[in-house]
Amino acid sequence: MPDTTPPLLPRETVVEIRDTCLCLAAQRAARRLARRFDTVLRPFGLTNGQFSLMVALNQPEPPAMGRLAPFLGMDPSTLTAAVKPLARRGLVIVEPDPADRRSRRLRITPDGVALMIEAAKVWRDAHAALEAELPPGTGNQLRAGLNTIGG
Amino acid sequence: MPDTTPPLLPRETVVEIRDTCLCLAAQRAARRLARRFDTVLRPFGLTNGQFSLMVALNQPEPPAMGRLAPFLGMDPSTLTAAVKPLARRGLVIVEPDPADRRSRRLRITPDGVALMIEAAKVWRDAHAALEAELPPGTGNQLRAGLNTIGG
DNA sequence: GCATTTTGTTTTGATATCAAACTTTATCGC
DNA sequence: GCGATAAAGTTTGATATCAAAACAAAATGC
Repeated sequence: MPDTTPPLLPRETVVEIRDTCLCLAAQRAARRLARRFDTVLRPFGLTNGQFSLMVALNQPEPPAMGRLAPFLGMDPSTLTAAVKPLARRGLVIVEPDPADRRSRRLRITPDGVALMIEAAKVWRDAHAALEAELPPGTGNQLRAGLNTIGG
Repeated sequence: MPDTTPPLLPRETVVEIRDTCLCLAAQRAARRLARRFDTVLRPFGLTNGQFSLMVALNQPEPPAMGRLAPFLGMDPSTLTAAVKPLARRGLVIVEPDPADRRSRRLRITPDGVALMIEAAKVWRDAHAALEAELPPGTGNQLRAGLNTIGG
């Protein structure tokens, strides 16, 4: 009798990808962590990504977009879009660099700082709770591994 | 003289978050890996996420949305949206489960399988190249760490 | 059985993400 | 200086992501 089984990828291939793909594992973990931190930051109206971006702005010299994007591992055009809701709320200000008018610096406002002072407390608790859930040493190992993924 | 310094988060707090936040580290690495695999999969018109989703469909019984979303670590509504471009291209078919008409099963089509056979070859090369760039043992450690991040 | 609750999925509206093409400003070669 | 090239950001169009609300079908309670 003829084979009426629908064609599929070889089972070994499926298992290989499912169990070894670092990209899949990273996306999955990133989604779970994002949801988790989005939840605890929701009272401040911040997403995990907005929180990370705002943290990076706390420098004596407001950093330029071009330096922030690599730090966050994101495309410059993503950063442009990400800034908009924060600027709209008055938490950050985009100002052209007088020394190089192509460049734009992101300055956190006093309102932004005030919000972040409270948000950072919640972050600290949430992060401690997260690490407490992981087997001892896992957090450090995971951090180290993630940081080996270069741009 | 008065303090004209703009207010900022305490430097220790900034460094603490920048250097320890697993969510930030995960988002950053996930973005970099996504771009990398998106690039190699572009000839097939697939993103890394579409590739991972299609891999998961290669089972004798087409899996239901409700089982796929947790596997991918994503919200069910995200999965609904993610399926649309694939269904439009005829790579997958959404079919209601006759035994439970609330449930929808995702079936990969022969066209989808044919595409994935070629894409899997490219994935294998790209993934081997990635692991070769990492210090020995890093890949396994990173995989293990990522998999401890539960839903 | 019928009303209530639960479960599986979709819709809506907002932010997130990238590549490619474009704009503006610096820099380089001469 | 001036023309060509490079660098910094933005826009556009597509997919990705989630929460909240809505929806439909199944299970549960009585």
